[in-house]
Order: sequence, then C-alpha cells, then structure tokens
Amino acid sequence: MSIPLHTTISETLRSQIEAGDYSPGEKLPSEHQLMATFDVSRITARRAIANLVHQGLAHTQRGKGAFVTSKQKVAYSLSSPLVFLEQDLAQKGVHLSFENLMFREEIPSKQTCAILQLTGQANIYVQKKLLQMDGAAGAVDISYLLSELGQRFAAQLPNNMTFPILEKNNIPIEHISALIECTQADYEMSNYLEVPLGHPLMVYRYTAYSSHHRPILHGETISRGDRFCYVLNTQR
Amino acid sequence: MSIPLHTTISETLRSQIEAGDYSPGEKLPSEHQLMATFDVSRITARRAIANLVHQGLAHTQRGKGAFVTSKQKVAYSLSSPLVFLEQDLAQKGVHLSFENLMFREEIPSKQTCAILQLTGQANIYVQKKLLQMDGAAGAVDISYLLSELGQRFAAQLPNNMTFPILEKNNIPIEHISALIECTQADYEMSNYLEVPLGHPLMVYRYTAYSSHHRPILHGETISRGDRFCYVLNTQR
DNA sequence: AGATTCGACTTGTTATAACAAGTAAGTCAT
DNA sequence: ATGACTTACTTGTTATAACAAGTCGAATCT
Repeated sequence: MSIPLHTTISETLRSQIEAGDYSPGEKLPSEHQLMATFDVSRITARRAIANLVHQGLAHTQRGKGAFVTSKQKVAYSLSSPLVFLEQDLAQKGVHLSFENLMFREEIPSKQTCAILQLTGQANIYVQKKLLQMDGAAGAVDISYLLSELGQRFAAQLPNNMTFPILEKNNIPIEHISALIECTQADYEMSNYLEVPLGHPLMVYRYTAYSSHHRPILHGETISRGDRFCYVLNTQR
Repeated sequence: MSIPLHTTISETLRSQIEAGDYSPGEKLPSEHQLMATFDVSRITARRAIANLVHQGLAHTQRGKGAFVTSKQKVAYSLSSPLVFLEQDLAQKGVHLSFENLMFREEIPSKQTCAILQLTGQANIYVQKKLLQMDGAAGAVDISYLLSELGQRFAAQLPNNMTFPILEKNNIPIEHISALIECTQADYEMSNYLEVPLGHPLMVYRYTAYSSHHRPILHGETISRGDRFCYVLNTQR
C-alpha cells in the first residue's frame, strides 16, 4: 500500500519541525517552494500544509505564509478549594481580560430550566464573554444566572467575571458539578477564537451551587484546545 | 465581503442536519449530487463536505459516501472516591475491552524519571493498550509503571487494566494528580482510533500515588473527543 | 444456495489553471 | 520622517480533468 504524496511531504515537514529545524513561530516553506522542492503540484503542496494545520503543528495566514505554531498552554486548576480563573492565571503570569458580548434577560430553554430548577415563569440572565489571555482570544464563556442575581448585579456583571462578584456579595459557591469535553470549532467559534474551522476546543460545562445545594449559575467555558488545559487532583 | 461558496454549501448542509433533515448515521448527498444541486465543481463540493468533517458533523468513507456522525459520548467520572474505568463504563451500559499493544521493560526518559522519582539506574515497564468501547476504538492508554510492580504482575497486566490489579494486590491508589487537555490526532493516533487526521482527542495525563505519596504509575489516556468526556464535582 | 464477476457509484489523489485577496518591502513625493 | 503607491510574494477560491481505490447490488456461474 503506497502512502499519498501529500502525506509523505507533511510527515517530512513534521519531522523537521520536531527536530527543531523550524522553531515555533518560524515561517515554513511557501507553497511554491514546496512545489519546487518535492516536484509536485500546488494542490499537493497545499494539502501537505493543510495536514500540518489539521494536526495543530502549523497555522497559515493569507498573503503571509505558513508558520509553526507556538505551543504554550495555560493550565487552570480544578481542585478544591476553588480558585477563580483570573487569580489562577495571574499567578501563572497570564493577564486575563475580556470583552462583554452579551448581557440580557431572556426566557430560559427547557434544559436551562431543568438545570437551574426553575419553577413557574422565571427568566434568567444570559451572559456571553470573550476571554483574552495576554490580549489574544482564548475562550468564550456563556452562562445563565438566576434572574434575581442578574438584576441585582446588573451594573457589575458585564465588567467582571461572575464568580468573584457572587463571592463579594456573600453568595459563595459551595459546590460545582461539571463536565469536560472537547469539540471542534464551528464558524461562530472559529471567528471568536481566531482559529481555523475544526480546531479542537475544550468545553467546561458547569453548574454552580450555593448553600443548600441551590443551583444559581449554569454555563460553559469554551476554550482553545491549543491554549488551555485543566489540572486536578483526586483523593481517595 | 462575500462568503465562499464552499462555506455557503456546508452551512446549508449543517442547517439541514441540525433541523433533523438528516439523522445521525444517515448518508449525505454524494459529491456528484452536490455538484448538481448547487451548480459547482467537484472541488467545491468536496470542500463543503470537508468543512462538515472538520466540525465533527460528518465522516466519509471511500466508495460509500458521507454520513452524519452519531453523537454519543460516554462520560467518565473523575470524582472521589475513584471509580475504575471498566466499572464506570459498565454502569453506563458500555462494554470496555482492550487490545494489548505493548508491555515491556525499558529505560525511562528523563521526564519519566522525574515524575516517578526514580533514582539510580532503575527501569520501568511501559504498557500500551487500545481501549474499545462496544467493539469500537475509543482510547489509547500509554503508561509507565515502577519496574518492581511490572515484574511482579507481568502475567496479569497485559490482560487487565492496571488500577484494578494494583487494588487487588493491596497497592491502593491514594491520590491522582492529572492534567486534561485536548490535542489533534496525528497519523499514529488517527490509525489507532479510526478518526480522520486532526480529529480532536482528549488527553488525560496522570500520575498515581500509593501510600506515603509515592508515585508508582504515570501515563496518559488519549481518547476520541467525540466519544468521551469527563464529569467531576468540586467542593469548596 | 453460495461464490464470483461486473457495472455503477462513491470518495481519494494528483494534475493544470486562473483569478481574488492579503502582506510586505521598496520607491517616490511631500 | 511620513504617507501613498507599486511590485512581488503569499495564501484562498474555484474550475476542469483523469485515474485510483473502495463499496454495493445485480447478474451469472457452479
């Protein structure tokens, strides 16, 4: 069984990257250079570069070229006691900032009603924030908050992360139930996070409970898989 | 600014998938059908399908066609008390089996030495297993075990998961330190896990400690991002 | 009834080609 | 020194084309 040409070329380039011939951030040969070097068509050269992009080893920019990706993940701790994202990243020398994309009251979906244990005709507040790490888009946080809390802190929430505001106002989070999965960037997320379509994303889907096991906040943090990871410790 | 044709087509197909026009497992229109429907070249039709594949919405098979992916993730619990993978999945009606790919003694890397706190010229046992869920490849587990444990349980370990063997032999795991990240499948992993190149994978990288905080096992479980997720509960 | 073959359909690979759109460096005018 | 313009290089989009390799169902043979 023969190996496709585009695979041969991309594996050659990968070996060169891994051997240190190309450093993170360094420009890879252009499509024309690859055509000449390997005596192939442009479509084959492009496919080889696309293979590297699909493996997260390179990224391309129209008019500029293809570059080796810079690998630098920030680890967020999931262990007890809860540490807030901003503080956790600040300890690691990463500046977290964010852009408020949405903050409004709306009718919750049935699923959100179930998760937040809402009765009657209660509304919720939905927030959407684009989190930037050292100025570069890193994650999108979408969350749903009990209406009474959304109203109460409407002035503060669009400009702050939610957990610290609750903490400051004597609404401490006692317990978080969460799921971690990875997905692939669709067009919406690829635009927000400045990644190619299909880029791996980590989703931290959480429900936060205050005292008496009351769910008050539900949401998900969708972060770039190449920029973010989670660490945790489990005791018997 | 105009939207590329291939994006228009793939977004149309995506809407149809999400509207239920195509059920999970159902065949999508062939490239020729898309060419006729949208009056485009084959390369544009192929690119539209590739967009869906990159988003995890479809998968293709040469000679057969393109199919809507079946979304079914298995959640593995990371919470205390530790539950072993086999039992956890069995409770969810998923049969876990595995194929032993490697079990041998070797000289550890410097990194593995540091993690397992090895002194002198100690060796370790490396194991590689392909985990199958209901017969389909779901994860690859690669782990490094203290040499004395590898030797002692050499007959049992290739045919069993490691944690239960240690438990049965009074070497209980007291604490696990772990990192969760996602990556993209390279050629090796795409072959093992039967996914396209670049498919998102979840990596659970762990170090397990026995009594007296002694690290005895280090490894990583690399699982298909479309088949697997983690759930956890965090208390204050 | 089962095995084999064949034809049609399907995706995968590789080629040539033209034009669009973005970037960067050099040149020129102010 | 700065801004505008030009040129060259780069990736992105879309087209046509041919052949390879896999799948499936129908027809034929044993």
